[in-house]
Amino acid sequence: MRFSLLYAPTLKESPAEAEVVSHKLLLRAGMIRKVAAGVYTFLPLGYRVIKKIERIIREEMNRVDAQEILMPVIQPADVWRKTGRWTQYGPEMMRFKDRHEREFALGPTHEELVTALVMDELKSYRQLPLTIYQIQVKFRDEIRPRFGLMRGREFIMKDAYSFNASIEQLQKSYDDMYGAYTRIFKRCGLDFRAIQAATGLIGGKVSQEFTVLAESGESTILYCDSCNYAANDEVASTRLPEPSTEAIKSPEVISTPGVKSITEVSAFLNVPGTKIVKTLIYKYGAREIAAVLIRGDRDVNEEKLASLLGTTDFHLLAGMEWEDYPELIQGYVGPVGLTDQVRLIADSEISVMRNFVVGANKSDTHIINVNVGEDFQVEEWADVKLVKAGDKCPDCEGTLLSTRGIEVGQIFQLGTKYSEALGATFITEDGQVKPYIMGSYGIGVSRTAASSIEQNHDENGIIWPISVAPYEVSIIVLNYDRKEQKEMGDSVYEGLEKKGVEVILDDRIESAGKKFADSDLIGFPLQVIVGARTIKSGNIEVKVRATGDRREFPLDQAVDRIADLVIQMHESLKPED
RNA sequence: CGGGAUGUAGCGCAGUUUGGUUAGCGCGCCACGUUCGGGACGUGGAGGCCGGAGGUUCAAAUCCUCUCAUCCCGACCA
Repeated sequence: MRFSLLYAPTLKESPAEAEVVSHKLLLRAGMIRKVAAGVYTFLPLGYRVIKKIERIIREEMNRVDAQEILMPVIQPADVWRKTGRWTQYGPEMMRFKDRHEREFALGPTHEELVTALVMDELKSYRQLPLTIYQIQVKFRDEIRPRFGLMRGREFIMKDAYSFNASIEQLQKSYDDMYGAYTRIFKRCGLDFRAIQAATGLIGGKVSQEFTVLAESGESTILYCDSCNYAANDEVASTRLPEPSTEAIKSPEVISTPGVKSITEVSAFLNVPGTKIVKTLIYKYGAREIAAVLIRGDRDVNEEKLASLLGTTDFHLLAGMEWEDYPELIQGYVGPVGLTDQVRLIADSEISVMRNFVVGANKSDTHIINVNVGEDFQVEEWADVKLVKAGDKCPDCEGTLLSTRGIEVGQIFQLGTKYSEALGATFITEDGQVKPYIMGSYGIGVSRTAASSIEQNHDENGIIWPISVAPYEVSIIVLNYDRKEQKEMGDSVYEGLEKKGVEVILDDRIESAGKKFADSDLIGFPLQVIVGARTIKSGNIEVKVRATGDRREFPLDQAVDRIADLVIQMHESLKPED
């Protein structure tokens, strides 16, 4: 491709709307343009990157015998009603009616549709397992799209679904996907980790996220400093401290006028937060109330609480709502003598504490030296705490550290949630009728492109790994209007094209600086420079974008050497088998 | 949806507080000339319903009302 013909409007300054580096650089490098909030057009260079990523995904999916299909963007309400998600999904699902007043949605995901698709044909265990996938546009009407491609409303996603006859078979499909994902992200040149993840609305039990490590990421990841434990903070757990060996003391009621918050209690009674138990009142479902006990210095992890309560419809009791529960005294609620109208949930960590402070369910009063089993009973223990850096690793003696990450893929063992809801069954070897056991596996394709930039850039622009770069080589002819340079540039260009190298020939009549700057900005992995100096020396200069290394090749070998370099760079991204 | 902010040329911005000729600047764009290995220089040009609608006024980018859009922080999420 000749740069003079390429539609790649580069920008010297980044548009004010862009905040994160990937968004800025995608705009500046002429790869995307915004159409509406969270909705973008991919320009030729940007779309080539997307296609590169898609191709890697296809190759790895096909490698584990997943089969590609293409489902529609729009989906009828019907199939969503059967699984209950038509009401569950909320306003994030963009809904509309056709001219006959039939209800549809833009597909935010395709579990329902794909299950409905196969249930008519997959009738026997002999036909299982089956894994199918598609690369399709998804639409989620995000409350707040942001960060360019990182959180768009319309985005490109690869989604795969496995249909299995047994847990063992599901595990195999899941493991295959795990392997494929590992290869995919390795091939894309990303620094990533597979971590334990929350399952959220999709359902299911076992799930892992593939997360690209980057400071601009939206998830917080906790990982162990000595073993390979790594988890999203939504699900991260921690090893409980050793049980306290203090002798049990008798509880004592203490007047604490105006002292409500943990900070105040801690200062007033001169005890650390770790010796206080706070009682948080949550309202959930229609009108049910839960009291959550947690160590004073901790925060509740609302993801964990959601799966415990079985709903995301809950919130801390707030403002006027307190008036509906006169027996609960705001700021002084505690487990001792708590009304049994309230569901009491205790974080597991409370079980190792002794002689702690709690609210007394009476204004301006706390109780000290309280103990579980002595002064109140707990029937429901759970892990509802937000784990943070410095906590102990749940798997070993190590300590957890935290970092930020961008979730680019997630794999789930769904189980039978969708197959049961839709009545999607098969006949087992011994004649029983059973719902498929399913897995679901997603990759955010456009987000993967953005996260690659988050991880690979410098002050001059993007540094694409060669596997996803829009072109592998750019040839910068400094003075294309001079015959010798034009001829030399053309011949290298043609030579490389003949060898199958993806190459851009910068034949524009522009200043040298502009051409270098554009090439750096767009992030072509290799720059071949043809100028007066080249003509004089008979050597062609090649710059490696990532490292800035410059090499010189004699003119007659240039094409071969450059092509070799390209191959070499690809090799370095190959996963080991 | 709550909080904050912004809409002026393709991009980045000034002008709005205190209403007053033809609405400016930088980059980019076009023409010519000079330059020619890291976003060159000179000269000349083109390009604006000042987000939209309504109002106040002799007069509105500037004041008022409504509206639309975009961005940031939060609740939601690949």
